[in-house]
Formats: sequence, structure tokens, C-alpha cells
Amino acid sequence: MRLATWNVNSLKARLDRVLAWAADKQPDIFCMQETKLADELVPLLAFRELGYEVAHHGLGTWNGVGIASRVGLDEISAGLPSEDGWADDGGRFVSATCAGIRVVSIYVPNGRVVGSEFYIAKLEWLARLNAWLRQAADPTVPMAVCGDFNVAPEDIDVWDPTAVHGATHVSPPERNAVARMREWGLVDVVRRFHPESGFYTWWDYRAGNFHKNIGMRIDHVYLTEPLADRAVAVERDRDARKPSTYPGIPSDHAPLIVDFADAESSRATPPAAA
DNA sequence: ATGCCATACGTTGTATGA
Repeated sequence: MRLATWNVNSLKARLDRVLAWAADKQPDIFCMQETKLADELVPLLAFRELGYEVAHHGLGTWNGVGIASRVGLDEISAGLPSEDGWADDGGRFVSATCAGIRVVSIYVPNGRVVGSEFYIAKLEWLARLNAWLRQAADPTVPMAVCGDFNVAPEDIDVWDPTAVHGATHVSPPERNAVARMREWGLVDVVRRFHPESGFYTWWDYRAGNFHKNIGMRIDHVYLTEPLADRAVAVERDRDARKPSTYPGIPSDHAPLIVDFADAESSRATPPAAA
């Protein structure tokens, strides 16, 4: 079972590349962010040709998140709910159950500049996500929260912690919010498999930053323990960030891929050979 | 390293991103 997540930076502009990549990498569950599409403009037929159903939440122009699955797509929920009835209607949260896994695709607000109204809104959104975890989710149930968190959890996740524009993505309140997600019971599975520094998922388009590895690790796959225990490999597909590998211009983000052992294969006693 | 790029919207520019 293969799970992937990718900030595609416009599914409209990136469609050929995304489809070619999916056909090549064959994710069973494929979370996308920044589709920049309204729900009715999602190219469902193109995904269906590859065997995927798609759940999507987006208003168009900005944001937009989706989950493509070829292992079932049930209990679709769009928008981040909260106790007071507030829900994200900006296209930043969609969830569905796929092959017994609760899958969540998120696009956390950017925040722009520390202290700005956008930064406050980012912290509020992350607080609501934490509240949703504690109210509506269960750390003993297989769940994957995937997407563009717009937070680099540690200094090793950014090329220069002092140089980040406006100091967002690295500020203590943002990092604390993501730490609270881990404290609740989510595992940073990419870190578990790749403790090295400089394992980035985003590089600015400008100034050759990709080739100089001037970037940040801001896209994440956070798993509850029962699912993290099944993970056998984690790949960050740096090739997908290169112009030459797939059709069209690359996104400024690289995809993450997590491979899992089948639920049955973790049994203590393997099935008898046929 | 305050944008040299890329996107959307819409029209030769502005807003946004991280």
C-alpha cells in the first residue's frame, strides 16, 4: 500500500505532470494540495482513467485540497470542523476513509509575516486542527494527516533559520502547534525514516535554489502509531521537482511517498504457503 | 534571499506564495 502527498501548485497547470507522475509512482492514496480549483473543475475523468476516485475541497483560484484513491473513498468530509461550528470553507481540509485508513489532506495557511493578521489566522487554523484531533480523532485508529503544513519543525528542516522571509514557518508558536499534533499521537514518519538535515520538500523557484538545496521541509506525513508501525519505506521524490523528468514545469514542492506493509503481513504467524 | 519564478486573473499590471 502506497500513500503519497504533493503540493502540486495548481492542478490545472500541473495536470499532465501530476498524471504522469501518478502513473509512474502508482500511489494507492494520493493527497494533493494547492489544486487552485473549484470542485466542479477537478478533472475527475483523467484520474478515473488511472483508476482513481477523487475527493476535493476547493473554491477556485486559491488553496484547494484533494484525495485521489484507488482503494476506496468513503466518509468524505470537506472543511475543518470545530466545536463552535466553524468550518474551513477556504479549501484547506478534506478527509476520507481509504482502505481502512482515515486520510486527511491539509493546506495550512502560509502566514506571510510573523505578527501579521495572516500569521494570527495561521495559528488559529493550527489550533482548530489540534482541537479537531482531540475531539474527532483517535490516536489508536489508523490515520494519516498529509499535506503542506507550512511549518519547518526543526532548524535542520530549513536552509537558514534566520533567513526565512518574515520568520514564518520557523517561529516557536507555529512549531509548538505542530509539536502538539505529535504529542497527541501523530508520528512524523518522514523524520523517523530520514533523520538527516536538509531533507527538504520545497525550494523557491528563483535563483537556482533547488540545485543549491536552499529549501525547507514543510510538507509532512503525520501518522497515528498503528499506521506508522506498518510503514516500511519513505521517499521524497526529488526527481519530480526537476524540469526534465515529467511533462511541463515542476511544482516548487516535491512529493512524499510512504510505503506500508499490508495489514495482514504484520501478523505474528504468516499465512501458510499455497 | 523582500525576489532573479510561477500561478491566477485578466490584460501589458497586481496579488499570492514560503
